[in-house]
Parts: sequence; C-alpha cells; structure tokens
Amino acid sequence: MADKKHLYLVDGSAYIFRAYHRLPPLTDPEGTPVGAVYGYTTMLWKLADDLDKADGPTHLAVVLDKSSKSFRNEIYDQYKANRPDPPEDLVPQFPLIRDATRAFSLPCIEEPDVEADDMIASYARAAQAEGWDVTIVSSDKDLMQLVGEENGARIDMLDTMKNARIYIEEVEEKFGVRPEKVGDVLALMGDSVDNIPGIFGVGPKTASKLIAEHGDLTSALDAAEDMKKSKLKERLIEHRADAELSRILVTLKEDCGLPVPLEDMKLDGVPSEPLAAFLEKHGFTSLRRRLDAGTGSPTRANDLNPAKQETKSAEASSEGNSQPLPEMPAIDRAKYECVQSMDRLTEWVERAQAARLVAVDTETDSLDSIKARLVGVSLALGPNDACYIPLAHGGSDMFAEKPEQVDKAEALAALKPLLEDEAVLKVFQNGKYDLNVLSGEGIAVAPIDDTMIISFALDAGRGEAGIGGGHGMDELAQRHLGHVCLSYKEVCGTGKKAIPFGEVTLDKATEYAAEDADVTWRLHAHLKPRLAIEGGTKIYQRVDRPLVPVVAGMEREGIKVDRTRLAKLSEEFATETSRLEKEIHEIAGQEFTVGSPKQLGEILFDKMGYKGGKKGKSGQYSTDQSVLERLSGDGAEIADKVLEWRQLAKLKSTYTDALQEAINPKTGRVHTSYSLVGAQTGRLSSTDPNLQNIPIRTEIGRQIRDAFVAEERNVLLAADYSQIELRLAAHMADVAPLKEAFEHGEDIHSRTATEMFGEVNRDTRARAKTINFAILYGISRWGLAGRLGVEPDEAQEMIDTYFKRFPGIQKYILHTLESVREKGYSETLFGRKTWFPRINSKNQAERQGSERAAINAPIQGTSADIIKRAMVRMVPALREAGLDKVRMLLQVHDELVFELPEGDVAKASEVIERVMAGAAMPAVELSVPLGVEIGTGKSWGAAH
DNA sequence: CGGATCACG
DNA sequence: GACGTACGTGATCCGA
Repeated sequence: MADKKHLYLVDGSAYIFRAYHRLPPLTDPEGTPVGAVYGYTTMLWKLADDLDKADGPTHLAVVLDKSSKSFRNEIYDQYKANRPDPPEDLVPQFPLIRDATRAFSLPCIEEPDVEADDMIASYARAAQAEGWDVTIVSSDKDLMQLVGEENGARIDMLDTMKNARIYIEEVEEKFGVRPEKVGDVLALMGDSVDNIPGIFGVGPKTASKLIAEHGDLTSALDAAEDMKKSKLKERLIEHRADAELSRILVTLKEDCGLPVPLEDMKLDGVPSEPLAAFLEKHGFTSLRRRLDAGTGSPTRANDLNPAKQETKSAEASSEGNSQPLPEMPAIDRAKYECVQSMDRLTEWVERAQAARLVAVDTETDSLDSIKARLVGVSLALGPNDACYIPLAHGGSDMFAEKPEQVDKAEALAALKPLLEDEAVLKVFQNGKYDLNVLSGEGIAVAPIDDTMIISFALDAGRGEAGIGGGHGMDELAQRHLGHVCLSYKEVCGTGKKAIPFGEVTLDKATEYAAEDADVTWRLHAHLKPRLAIEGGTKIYQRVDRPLVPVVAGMEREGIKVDRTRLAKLSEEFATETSRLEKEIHEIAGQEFTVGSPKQLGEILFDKMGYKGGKKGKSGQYSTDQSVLERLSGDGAEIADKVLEWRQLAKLKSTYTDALQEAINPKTGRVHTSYSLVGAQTGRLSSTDPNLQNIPIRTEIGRQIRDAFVAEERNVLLAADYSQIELRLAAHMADVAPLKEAFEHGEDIHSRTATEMFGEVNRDTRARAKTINFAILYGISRWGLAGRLGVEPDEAQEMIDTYFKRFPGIQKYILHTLESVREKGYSETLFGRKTWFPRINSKNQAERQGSERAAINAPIQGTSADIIKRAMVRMVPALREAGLDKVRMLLQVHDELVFELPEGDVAKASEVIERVMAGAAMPAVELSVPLGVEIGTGKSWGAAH
C-alpha cells in the first residue's frame, strides 16, 4: 500500500473562525488584520510539508463556504438565523484566505446552495469509494458522522489546533455512540449556534444515552410512549417534530456534484514564487525567511520589539506545540554585578539598547509605591546576566560612610532614555509598582511587559489545593523555574529588627535585587510564548497590558478626602458606641466584650436563654446579622442594640478612623493600590485602603462617601454601568424577553416579575430581583429558599418557572458547565480564561462550589473586561477631546469616578458616556445596549 | 493566623 | 449516606 492515495480536505471556513479567536490580532504593514490568515498560512504549510510522511497527504484541497444561505434554509427558515455577523476585523481576512490558498496552488472548492460540510462529505465519500484514505482537517462535530472505514479506506479527522487525530474511539468518547449514530444524537440535542431545535431540555448526555439505548432516533422517539412518566417523556412526545426536522438538518448531503475532479487535487509540493510574493505582501517575514531556507524549522528571530514579537509567538502557536526553551543555566548569584561607576552603567544601558529587551526591577524603602523612595535599580539581559545599580544606600549609622555608588541624578539621566525607548521592551514583575516609583523620578516607562499579568492571563484560578496559584514572583519562580528566591526577610530581617532596603550592604543587595531582575527575565522567556499557544494573547495585549499604566496613573492621582469631616464622624460614632455598649451590658446583666462573637453568643444563648442558637463548625454560636435580626423580630431589644453597635463600630474602625490614617501627607489625598490579578474573574481589587467597599447602602454609611470630595472649582463625576451583569446574562444566554426589556429601557426586575408572577407589585418585584441575582450566582433551591424565606420546594418551583420563561438561561448554565468540565476553564466574551481545577472533584461541596463560580465567572469576567476596555480607551478619548484636566480616579467594578473642572462637565459626560457604552465594540457586538448613568457633585455621595 | 463579621459590586 | 448550599472581593476584630 505504499502508493495508497490519501486525500486531505481542509475545512477552511471553520478554521479561520477558530484561528481568529485563538491567535493574536496581527496586522500587516498596511494595517489590514491578518492574524487568522497567518494561522491559516502556517497550517497549510505544515500540511503540505507532510507530503512525504507516512500518513501525510498525497492530495489536498480546501473547502470554503460560498454564502451564508444553503438548501437547509429552504427546509427551515430559522437555520443558522442566530449566527452573529463575523467580527469586524475578520471580515477583510476572508478574501485573503482565498489568496493564501491560491499562493499554495491548492484547489479551492466553493459551491453555492450547499455548505462546506456537504462538499467535504461528498468528496470524502467519493474518495473513499475509490479506495483512498481521507483526512478531514476540522474539528466540527457534524463532520464526525463521516468517520470510519469502508471499502478498506478510512476517513478520519485532524484537529490542527490541538494536533489531535479524531477516529472512531474519539467520536465515541465525545458522543457515546458510533459515528454513524452521531446524527441521531445531534438531532436530539440540537445546537443553539446553528439554531437547530433538537428536543428542548435534552443535552448531549441525555441524547447519547437515548440513542445508545434505543439504537436510533426513530426508535428512541417511539420508545417515549412506554417510558415512565417524566419531563423527558413529555418532551420527547411533544417535540417529536422538532427532532425529526433536526435530523434532516444535521444530515450531510453526500451526493453533491464535484466541481474539481479528485485527481486534480494531487499535491506536488509548494511552488515558492507565488507563495513568496504572498508572504512578502503581508509582512510574514519569518515565514519568508523559512521559505528561502528550505522547509526547515523556523528561525528564531532576534528582533524583539513588541510588534514583531507577536509574529514570533503566533508562529509558535501554529506549530501546535511549545517551542523548547533555550537551556537556562541555574541561577548563580555570584555572576551578578554591582554597578558603581558611570562607565559600567553606560555599558549596561548600551547592551540593553542592543538587546531590545531588558528585565527591570526597582528597590525602594516602602511597599506603598506612592510613598516609596527609589534606592536602586536592577537590570537583566539574560540568565545570570544581571546587575544592581545602588542609588541611595547608606545614610544611617549602619555604614561608617556611604558606600561607593553612582550619582543618583546622573544615573537616572542615563537610564531614562532606555526606559522610555519605544523600541526596547521593559519587562517587569508587577510593573505598576515600578511605573509609579519611576514616575516619581520623572521617568515615563514604555513599552512594558509584565510577567505577573501574563501569568494571570494564562493561569487565573489554576492553583490546586496545597500548591499556590498566585502570581507573585517567589511563587512563579518556584512553579516555573524550580528556583527558591532569596527572601526579603533574609535580606532585610523581620519584625523590629527589620531594616530598610537602603541600609542593606551592597553585596547582599546586589544578590537580592539582581536575582529579581534575572528571575523576571527568565519568567518572561518561559511565559510569554505560552500566551499565543494557549490563547491568552488577546486578553493580555488588548486589555490587561495596556491597563497597567492607566491604573498606575489612577493610583498616583488619588482622591481628596475631607479629614475634618471624617474626624467629626469618628467622634460621633465613638460616643454612640460607648452609649450602646453600656446599654447592652445593662440588658445582659454583666460586662463583656461586645465585639467578641464568642462572648456575645454565650450571653445570648446560654445566659439569657434565647432559643435557636446554632453552632458552626468552630463550636461557636453564630451571631451574624441574620441571626440578630431574627432575635430582634422575637422582641430581643439587646439584638437591636448589638446590630447598631456593630454598624457604628465597623464604620469607625474600617472607614472614618482608617481613612484619616491613609491620607498621604505629601499629596493630601488617599491613594489606593489596585491589584490587577487579585480576583480570579478578572476584576480589579483595591487595598490599602480598599476604596471599592466604601459604604452607600445605608444612610449613616453614606455620610462617609460625602467625605470624598473634589478640589476647589472641581467636581466629582460618577459614571455607572446600569445592571451590566444582567444585561450580559441576557445577551450571553440569549434571553429574548430580557433583551427586549433592556432595549426598551424597562425596569428589569419588574419585567422579570411580570414574566414570572403575572403582576408587578413591591413583593413580586423584590422576589424577582432576588431570583435574578441568584441566577447570576448559580442557584440552589435551598439558597434561594433561605433568601426568600420560603420552603425549598417553593423555591424550586420558582426556579422551574424562571427556566421555563427564560429557557436560554438554563441552556447557558448547562453549556457553560459542560464546557468547563471538559476544558477545565471558563471564558469571557473577550477570551479571558478562569480555571476551575476542582470542577470534577469527587467532593460534592467542593465540586458544587466550583460549579456556581463557573456559572458566574463568564458574566462577572465579561463585565470586568468591558470596564477595563473603557478605562484603556478613556485616556486617549479625553485627550483627543481636549479634556486634559479631567482625571480618572477610581474604579468600583461597574463605576468610574472622575475629578474635573466644573466647566468641563457637559463635554466630559458626553465622552465618558460614549466610551463606556461602546467599550465592548468592535471585538464583541452585544445584542443589548449598555446603559451608563452619570452624576456629578462636590462629593462622591452627591455624585450618585 | 484563622474564623467571624460586614463593607462593596 | 452525608454533605451543606449565592458569585467576587478586603479590613477589622477576637482569641488561640
């Protein structure tokens, strides 16, 4: 069988959609987007390259969809009616796909009125009849019907993205039935993307079980009559016609006319001239070099400016496996240099300029990047090729005299051109910190990469129990490099004996600081290529990386806080709490620590004898808000007092006292620190102080918001996305009534109440609101029952009603879970991944916890992506509008707070509204509008 | 340092 | 047969 013919049929249309989503957004020299074309080109190349290999092609053709309509639309007008238009920057790539195919001199099959799948089926069968083997280059589940052997000739499939062959076993694994039964399974389960109805409520699990049990679709449907009473039975009977229609729709047409004879698909290698011209035209320079050099492995380009680097990474991804890392020698701290002269510094700067990529780390005397004073800078240009430049060491009695170091101003003047050079990529670990520190020295660092952010784009949520999942340097070094970093404690000591970094001796400081830069360089070499391979490039390059300098700027701005007002509140709260404390002691008949839940529980349930005390796993009574409210309802006066005491004590310690402490003496403002990797879903988090949980829900708490104020002649402007998560849920789950309500600007909870209870009043609206949120969070009947104060049975009925009124929601939940179980991660509309390593846990509580989080993550994460995109665009949008005095200060998940001159309010509102409302586009076209509400005032409280 | 509590979206 | 029930955060306090 040495000369057995083997036809490869490439499902080109399906490929480019997948390539578009998985590959970085490259553009060619003319600015045309070419990311998908690039992936397509390398894939064709690789296939053609396999010409002489054992299982490689002897014949090869590409099949494309000619038009969006096919004969299936005649049968069923809703077929593929839900298909969104292709993304804006993919459209111009369609014709290029044909150009690329032509450049390889490959036949390109496009026929009207049938789909690519039908042409593939027809060609595959024709070839099989001739005794040829066939490989379908696709991972489309519809095509899996064709897999198998007949006439001594086999048809299999090849998923080039995963580099996986799909044959009978793989199909059985996916569908639980043999390939020829796949059509029956598909007919039962339907397909929301293609709008194939299937049987409502039947998913892949049930579908394959039914077909495995009864043999085929007709038998399964016939068997419904004899099933015992169940939802499934009803549905099978009621929706029989849907399933039968679906069966017709999923059946491939295997007898299409063949416009190009099989023999004409013979593969004769790749003609280099037209291909060279094509590669040249679209700037695929490294492929071009590869062509010149024969078909050997791609040469690793040395040009590492960020734009070119994307091309390099994309290339790695199309190879389907990660490039082997260059061998890295073990960390050797003895190799680091302490730079103590301008001559040496100049040489390092020149070498960094030439390398075009340098890892940088700053050493300071504080964890607070706004307060921190720079004491040194370290650089790394390769493994063990690192240095430390001390700039402000010594000064206390630690040293008899200051150690020898370069002049700080002179050194920074030498470093500034390097750090600001657009052609040199600066790599940081948590660059936001260094950006702020260096900004304090008048240096605006750009462009940057950030290994912490890259790690987050790749591995958010990936930590297994016991193995850290964080993105800090020490953890990353251990996880990826197997290296234990010198700890800060080892260098500076701990507790009372701790010394500031500026007092550490130079040899010790050099070991520590240069190692950080070295490790950062190594982590970058290790993690950056993974982005393109694992599909993290889009979210990193388009969202998170550009956000770093934006958020750094917000931190530096800070926000003004009225200290006098806070002090006054603190005093009031102090008086009130001590009065309440006395009263509480009186009622209890003894003194005790009101702030101790343990003591309080014992007083309430043991001493005073209130009923219903529940002990948690710590063996302690619970005394939280819900418990105290119940006691209060039973007439326990002490519970009311404790509740009030708690509220005031909380406000005082967490806000009015702490915020005064947080005012920076130099700027007179409060500067929070945002973490870009804190929340697994992609949200930001805020610490030191947390400005994302300033009270607003109660009247008394809101007074604290009034202490956040604008400077003279300025105002604060708060811009909120209204109901963004529910809007996204309506879009993502395709819930027509909710989408319609949002389009018409209706009150969404009222609309839900109408749909569910038939009428709107205070009670039904409140219930609907609870249920709406419950859905976003991954509902359980017991959880909902607890919130609504009803029995679990009744809660279950409401959930059923909800799913019945909004079937898209149930489908969304099932699809999301299925996908997370299979792939291990969820994805936002913009491609951000969150991993759920415990989604298949045998521990039920653990597993269900993951399931709830997995249902929520795409929605919460998409919302986070959208506001981040808005923040990135806000800076240039304001500048272009001439609004250079408008400053973005805070982000609170669905809200942005600005400070601006009173006179700029009208114009700024218009820009802010436009940027926020349009932030999803053009990457994602939402089917609901994004509502933005804007308010202004002298204080944050007044701006709402 | 973990648990309980409670502030926010 | 037991489990333990809404997602995502951070700060503060108590008490081991």
